[in-house]
Amino acid sequence: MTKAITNKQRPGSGTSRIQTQNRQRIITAALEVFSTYGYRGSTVAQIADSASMSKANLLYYFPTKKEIYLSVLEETLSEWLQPLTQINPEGDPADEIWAYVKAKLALSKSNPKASRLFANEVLQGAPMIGNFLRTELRELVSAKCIVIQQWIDQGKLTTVSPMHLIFFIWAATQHYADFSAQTQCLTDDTENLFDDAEHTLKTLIFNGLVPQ
Amino acid sequence: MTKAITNKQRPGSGTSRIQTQNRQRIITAALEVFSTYGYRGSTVAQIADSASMSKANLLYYFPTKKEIYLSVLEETLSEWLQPLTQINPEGDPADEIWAYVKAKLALSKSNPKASRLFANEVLQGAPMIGNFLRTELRELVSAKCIVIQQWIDQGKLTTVSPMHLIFFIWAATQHYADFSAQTQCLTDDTENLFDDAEHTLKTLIFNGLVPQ
Amino acid sequence: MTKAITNKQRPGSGTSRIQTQNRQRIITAALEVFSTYGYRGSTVAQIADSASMSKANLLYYFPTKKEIYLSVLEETLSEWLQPLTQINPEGDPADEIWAYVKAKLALSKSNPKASRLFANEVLQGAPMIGNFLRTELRELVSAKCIVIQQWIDQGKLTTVSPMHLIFFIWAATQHYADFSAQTQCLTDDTENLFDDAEHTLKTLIFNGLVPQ
Amino acid sequence: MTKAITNKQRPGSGTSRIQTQNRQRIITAALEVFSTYGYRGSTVAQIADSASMSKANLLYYFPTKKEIYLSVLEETLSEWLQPLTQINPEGDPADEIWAYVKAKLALSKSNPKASRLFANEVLQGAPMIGNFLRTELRELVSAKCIVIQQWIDQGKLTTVSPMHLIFFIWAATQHYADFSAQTQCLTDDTENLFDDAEHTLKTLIFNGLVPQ
DNA sequence: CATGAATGAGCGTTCATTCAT
DNA sequence: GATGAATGAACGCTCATTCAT
Repeated sequence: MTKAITNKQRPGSGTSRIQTQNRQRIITAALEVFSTYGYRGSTVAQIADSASMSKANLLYYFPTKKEIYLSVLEETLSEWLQPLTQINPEGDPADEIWAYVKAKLALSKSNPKASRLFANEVLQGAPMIGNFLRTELRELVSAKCIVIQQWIDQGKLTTVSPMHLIFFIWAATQHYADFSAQTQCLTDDTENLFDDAEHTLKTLIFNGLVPQ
Repeated sequence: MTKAITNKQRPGSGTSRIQTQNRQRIITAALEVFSTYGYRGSTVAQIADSASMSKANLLYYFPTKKEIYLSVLEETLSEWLQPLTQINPEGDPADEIWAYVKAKLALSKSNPKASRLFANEVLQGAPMIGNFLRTELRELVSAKCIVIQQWIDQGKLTTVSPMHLIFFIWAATQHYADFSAQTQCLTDDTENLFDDAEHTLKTLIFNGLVPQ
Repeated sequence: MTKAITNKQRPGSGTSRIQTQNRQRIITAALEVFSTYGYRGSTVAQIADSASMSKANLLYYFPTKKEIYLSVLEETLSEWLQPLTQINPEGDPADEIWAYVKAKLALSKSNPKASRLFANEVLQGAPMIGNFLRTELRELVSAKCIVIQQWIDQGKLTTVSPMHLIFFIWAATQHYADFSAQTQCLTDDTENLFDDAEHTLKTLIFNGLVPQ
Repeated sequence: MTKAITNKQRPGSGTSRIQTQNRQRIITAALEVFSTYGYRGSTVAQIADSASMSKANLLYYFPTKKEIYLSVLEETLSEWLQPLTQINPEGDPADEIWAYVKAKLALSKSNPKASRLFANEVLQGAPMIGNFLRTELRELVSAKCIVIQQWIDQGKLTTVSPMHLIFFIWAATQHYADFSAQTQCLTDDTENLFDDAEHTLKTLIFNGLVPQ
């Protein structure tokens, strides 16, 4: 009310060693928690606990729960999208796509929490990254769809919808991160889970299911 | 079926018409809410509002939030798994599998909330249906894996891991329900979304991506 | 975020007996607390305690601290301004003004908390009622200033600024409510405080301080 | 003087120039903040910001919020009461009293924050300066009341209660500082506000309202 | 059956104060 | 002297649940 009351007491813009450390500690803990419970289902206390830090101290670094969430999303997004940017229009189509699938699978294995973080966000309607999806991601994906379409036009790939091909790859690879609770319950050989998945994916995508 | 979840007797005698009606109204509202926000992110008040009912009355029918959640899960699970049970060992393998894919895609289109409900639950570690996954679902899936393996052994299908084939189909079809917030942002032709998806899926699964 | 989450569970618009009672109980307690500590210095817990009610129940009747505050202000304002509206242009000027002074003094005695509530609000910059002051109060006061000016023009009152005369009366009468902590410390005869004040005020206003 | 408030020794030896400077900086900032929001409504962070100083450093000079508050009160009180001490028993009664009124009005104009500081404190029951009011201020006021009473006894002033005359002067003059938020809203000619007030006050106090 | 009223526990956030450097 | 970092206690408010009618 009335004029704004200026009383924020936050870390300065200079980034000291301890500050960078703690911010990273928080981001890591927050990824852990948010990826499991989603934004609304997570509590600041959980994150603070997970970071072995008091709530008050955590909020000294990030003023609100929302800011933590956005920071985690931002931190994770670039890593998560990196493989897509790597698709090389000059490369061999099959090689490029297969490299993409493998990279996404590897990411699902190495950083499943990042996948779950986005899964939760998108599942709940993408309230925070909706705008990003509509602008930056859309541009990136569109560009790659054009590349794929050119490959198809050159007869190097079977005629499919490039967009749905991408959806398809996302779904198939991220599934192992997002729904690992389920795959773990249904699979015996969890040791070789990702290898088996990779092998099966290769067959399906490149050979199809029915012997020719 | 799927009794592993609530372990409750269906109310036998003493279940009036209005009771059944109201329980259904609650289940519907709860599916709406839980599928969007997940268990912890949803509130009883939201569900009560969505069911045009007072919180107190809602809790007369289901004593706790957890009970509502479990009931929705149970109610929805059987519908969601039904297509899988329909795979006919006596049928033509390609036809059977394609019928399954189509049925799952149709369900994703007609009842995306059910898909999101499970997605949320599993994404968050399947805290409630973990036991169900480990027992009933596992049995069902194992049985179908055996069928598929037989088809492979008979040379009617390319050699793939049946389990991963199923994961693959789940991922590819449910993706359009679970992540519709994203697909909507990236697609122009949302009208024909599911038709395009179906067509692309068919090509990929049965022809593969590279022209032979 | 995203679409508004509707989950308010508030008393209906129908005003039951218990509801009216409790609202009144809260308003009374809130006047007590706000008049002493001001808006920012008061806590919901204090008000709840003062109303012998749990915080949660209090917030069942008034959704926010601000709403309570505004309700108390509104409830109190009309009573507080009532004497001013009573000044009768047709009456005898001295009688009318003296009646006003007496009424304000009586109100200071009977309801000092109301006076302190406004005093705190205005002292802190009138963040909530600033708009009211600039519009409704200004109109009311302007109208009365015109009346007083006419009396002056008719030679029935000494030439003074009507506006400042009103400020003067407000100050002198409300002082006994607003600063009673001080007057109590400095006065022995607190019994006859208001009578003495009235007598002195009458002399000062109508006779002046220096014997003629 | 006014030692009843903090009961602290002025730092003797060991008080560097920078210390004194910073203490003053803090006092100034604290007056700014406390006078607007009152004790409980003000925060240490606000004061630190206003003093362009870190909270920790501020609390190096004054160990607690309460100490700051008491120091501001003490610092300000003497200035605020100074005019009253100036009333000269040997002078002409009307002149002396009018000089007092003018001095108080001038102070209201030049240092309204001091007035608001006390207003907030007294309004909230004088929790900190209650003792001072009951002892030192009471003595000072009593002495002046005796003087005024003598003037009355000598027939130099109309018979009024000296104490209430003083209250009256306090109220009328401090009103323009304490409730400036209101006077600003109701007055057009804010330029000449204090001149108009002074003129009206002079008329009222010395001539009375009704033409003789 | 149905609901308005009530609450303890917990939520995200702020605050006065302390500590280490 | 000065400050960034840290925290327990409390704040305004929400939530799942209970109670009385």
